Amino acid sequence: MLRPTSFDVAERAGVSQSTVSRALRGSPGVNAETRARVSAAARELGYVVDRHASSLRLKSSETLALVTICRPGEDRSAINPFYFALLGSIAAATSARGFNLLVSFQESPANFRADFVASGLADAMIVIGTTSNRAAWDYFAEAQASGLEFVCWGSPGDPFHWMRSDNDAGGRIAAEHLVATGRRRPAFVGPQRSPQRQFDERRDGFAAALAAHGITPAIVSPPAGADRHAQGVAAARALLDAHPDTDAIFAASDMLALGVLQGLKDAGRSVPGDVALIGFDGIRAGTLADPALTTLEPDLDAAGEALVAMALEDDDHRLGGTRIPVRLARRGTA
Amino acid sequence: MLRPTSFDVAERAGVSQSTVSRALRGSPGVNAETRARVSAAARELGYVVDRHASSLRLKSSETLALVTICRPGEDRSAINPFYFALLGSIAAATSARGFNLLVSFQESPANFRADFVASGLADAMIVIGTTSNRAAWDYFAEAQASGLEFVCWGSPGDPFHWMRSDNDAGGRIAAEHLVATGRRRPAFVGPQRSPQRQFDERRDGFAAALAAHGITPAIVSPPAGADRHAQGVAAARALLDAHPDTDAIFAASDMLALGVLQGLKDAGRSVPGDVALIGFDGIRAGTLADPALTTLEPDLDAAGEALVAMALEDDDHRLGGTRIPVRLARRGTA
DNA sequence: CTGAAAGCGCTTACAG
DNA sequence: CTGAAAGCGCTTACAG
Repeated sequence: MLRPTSFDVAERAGVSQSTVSRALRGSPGVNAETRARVSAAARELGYVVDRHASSLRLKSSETLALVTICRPGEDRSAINPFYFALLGSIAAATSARGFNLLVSFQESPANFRADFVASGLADAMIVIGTTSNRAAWDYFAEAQASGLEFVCWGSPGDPFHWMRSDNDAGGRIAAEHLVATGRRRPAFVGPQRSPQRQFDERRDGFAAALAAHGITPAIVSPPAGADRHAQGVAAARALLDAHPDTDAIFAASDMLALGVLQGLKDAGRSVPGDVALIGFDGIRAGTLADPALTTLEPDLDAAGEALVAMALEDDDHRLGGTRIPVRLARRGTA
Repeated sequence: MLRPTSFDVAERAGVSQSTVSRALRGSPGVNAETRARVSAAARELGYVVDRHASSLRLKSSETLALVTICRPGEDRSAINPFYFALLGSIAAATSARGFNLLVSFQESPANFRADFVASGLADAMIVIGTTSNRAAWDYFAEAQASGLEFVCWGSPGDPFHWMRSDNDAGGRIAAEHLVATGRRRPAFVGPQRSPQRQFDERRDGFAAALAAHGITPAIVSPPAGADRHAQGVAAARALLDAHPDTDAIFAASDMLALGVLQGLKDAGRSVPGDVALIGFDGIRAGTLADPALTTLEPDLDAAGEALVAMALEDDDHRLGGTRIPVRLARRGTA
């Protein structure tokens, strides 16, 4: 027998197929002795409920779909590690609910897909990943306009239901920490007016807190570059050219910050001696840098949990706009 | 109408439901004009084939399950980035076949699961992740013994169908490079007789190539530690105590190597000036280290493709034991 | 507490 | 080339 069915279990246990189904689902009103006999028969046969039949009947697949948008042409191993970490925390929150997780990396029209819920494969969908892939987000905007629901991380655009870090608070914390440690000529490095509004939020929180101290930060938008790290290297150079006396940098993300760190070293500046540096995201690679990167770390467990809760249990998206708390992970660079 | 079915499409197109199914599946022998009418009706209704009904009927789900074993109690963001990168390449190979990917991170008996194929959810299963979680691998060994098939990365134990890097060649390449660049007192840092035989293979290739030059490397097994990085820091210390004149280190993995790099710096050794260092895996964080880590880099695309091919298309596992080629990524440390 | 039966939405052999 | 019908393996309302 290739794959036993509930009829096979029924025969072995000497009951009807409907009783097998009830017993195995834990339905109330099944005699304890009967239930035990059915369980034993199922175990002996190596029977596992067919999820397709079950899902078809129940009209629910207990599965969450997670789409990660990649940069076009990007090597999969070059995906920003923040998204891998977020994927991990989403997986944990999904598994805690007994749900399965369907994962899809998408980068070009050839593999854009938003029909996981429409096909019944998943009960809800989450979209994360780079906002730099305009074609992908246009595709998902259109999908949403045509009635396909999903929830996303960050703020890739206006029509979406999103959730993101408390970026404003993060910017303020960075500012206060730098001022408290004696820095007076701080700069912000990050994309300006990016569709990913997170970056502007971080800058604005930073600038607002500095303003209370009578300080105006230099603002540097990273030049175009292959990835955030390369952009950071170039941004450090540009910043030091324009403001050689900079004594502190708040970078809009860790990958950017790690590039800035490299650029500072290349320029002969010591960190944190000459220049203090703070990133944002809390990626693992930051702890391996030399010195280890001081950063604003969102509570990733909370992020995964909140995203999954919003996707799966929050039909009217009341959780929309929830701010995930961030904390200063003080390490070597500031 | 909540979710349209093929009957709704049939009504709109003025054909029978069976014709809708044939037209949409691209079955031969459907009138071109009919097919076009059906497609139009489906589009207008936003109809998408129900995958559960389809899979139930076809007895195939076009889905691959990927299990990643984690260290017990490990934060998801602390998972060795090599496995995230491998996950990415497996996702690419899966998606290239038009298959879905079901992802499951497992760490403790509470969430061990190997029944993805048995429940019909997936057509095949791949297992990757740390070999340090003995309970998990015992669980999967038992699953395999009871008839659940899967394919894994590395060599977590004997009963498994596996695929791994050409570790022996990698060890030899490391040795030849170090000798060619003038190093004469090399050491190997890595777990000895680990269930993950990869490590011993790397060491043996390394030692064999050195032997041809009349050199015997020092061998250091990293002390127990929270993770590979911490183990690397401690191993560097232990190695320098026992062999202060060491001028080159080949570490069994990049995370270990990054710890060793930290340990060397802590001890005041310059890299690569005093000590050259080579890792294994090609993780992204290595490129961010200072100096950037020289490493043996497996061809990840080939690894993902071969694993997926073996899981999905190689029923008798003739691909078992395939060696994924590695190349020396020469960066700053050697 | 248990069984017979309907039905979830498809695919395809069979008939025409 | 197209339609009517069986059947994939479940879950549960209905009857007893």
